[in-house]
Amino acid sequence: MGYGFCMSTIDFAPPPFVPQATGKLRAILDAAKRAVVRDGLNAISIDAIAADAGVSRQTVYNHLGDKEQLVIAVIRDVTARSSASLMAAVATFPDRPDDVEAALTEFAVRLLDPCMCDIDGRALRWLLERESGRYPELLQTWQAYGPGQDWPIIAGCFARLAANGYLELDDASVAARHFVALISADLPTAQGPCVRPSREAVQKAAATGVRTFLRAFASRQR
Amino acid sequence: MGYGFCMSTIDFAPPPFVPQATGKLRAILDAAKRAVVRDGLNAISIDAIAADAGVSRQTVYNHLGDKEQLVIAVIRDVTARSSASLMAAVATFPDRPDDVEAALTEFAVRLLDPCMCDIDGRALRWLLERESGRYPELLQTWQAYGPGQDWPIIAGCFARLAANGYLELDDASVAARHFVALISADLPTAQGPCVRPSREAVQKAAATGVRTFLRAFASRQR
DNA sequence: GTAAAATTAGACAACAGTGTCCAAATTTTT
DNA sequence: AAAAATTTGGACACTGTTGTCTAATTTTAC
Repeated sequence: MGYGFCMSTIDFAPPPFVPQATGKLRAILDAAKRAVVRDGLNAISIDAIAADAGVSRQTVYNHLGDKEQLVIAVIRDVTARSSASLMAAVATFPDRPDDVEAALTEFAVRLLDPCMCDIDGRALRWLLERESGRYPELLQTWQAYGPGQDWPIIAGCFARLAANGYLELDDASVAARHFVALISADLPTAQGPCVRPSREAVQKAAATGVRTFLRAFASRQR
Repeated sequence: MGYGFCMSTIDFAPPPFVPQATGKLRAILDAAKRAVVRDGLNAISIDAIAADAGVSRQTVYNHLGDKEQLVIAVIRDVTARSSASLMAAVATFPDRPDDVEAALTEFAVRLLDPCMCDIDGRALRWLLERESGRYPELLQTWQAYGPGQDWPIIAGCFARLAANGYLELDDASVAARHFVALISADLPTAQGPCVRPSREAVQKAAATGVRTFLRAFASRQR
């Protein structure tokens, strides 16, 4: 089956090449992130980012040097932070829950709310969908260090739950993708990635998605 | 239940306010569409669009008058064409199939391949996700004439299939959303919206998604 | 074939953004 | 308190884009 990995082998250390930015640099990266999510990689303006960050334009050039390097820094920052929050959520995957539906719903909320809905997750998804063709750096970073690595891990979680008798799965990686697709299906996306869904909306989407997921994959012997 | 509509009542006429563009205008709109999908609404250049359309810049201004109006024209065009192709696919929803799984898989392919994957569908999804906040015209047009209207229709299709005894549904609109989410889940999106998935990939994604869908919703008495 | 309409190429001013330089001001460190 | 590092604001040349205008050319309609 290929999913027989152990949770404790996961390396939770953040990717080494992304120093935790603080101070002005942090403000610049956050502002740049907002700008990218709002306007796209091609339409961002250094002036606007500097103004949004409450910093002079020269400071941006001092820290990042170049628009290209600014973009790369944003990509790395978003990837690292998003991966870290995803790892944190995955670490809470239920092992032997009393109530599978409740446990999976809570896990879905933990996955959706801080990971898919926060600024980093939205920015990353946006970037991957839109810019992976133009910035090879992006896809490379994602595959090497980011949540791209985490998908097999999520699949492993479901395989474990199946091995414990809670689920009946043919293919754990399909189940993992369908799980995420189902809990995301009911999130209101029409408002655009700039608007964070409410907690209630997330809760409802998770519950509805998990119910369908379990209709498909719950073990019948329980 | 509220889904008791009849197929023959659907108005297949295209929205009245979008004349079928031909000739140079068609070329301009197509080029603009490609540019928007590739670069975003903020980053498009009239010069580049004109060059891509094989047309002089002045002709763009003659036809559309303004960048703002160009964007609005693209939105209307994309919405109308996407809605038309979605309607055409929905009209082929299976009624009393011998093999539900095969019939739904074929329908899923018809839904995915021309509707979600063609340039209009991708452009529309892209626009909705990204620009609905800034261009109220977009959300308005979508809700009034576009595929936004079609969701209840798809839900009605599933309700009918359930009424015919093929499915067991609590909520047909949830089932419709989950159906689309599942058949879309396995499409390779990491390549970005500029790359159209291969026919085989679409076929595989549809089959996998439908299998899970039927695990959840297939009637057990058949 | 001729008149009308559409299209083209090119020039043009106005504007916005980039990236650099520098001197003054501010903050941090010693 | 002095020294060092960082930040600021403004000026600058440069580039690319917009939208307008013109005269010449091509296409279409009669």
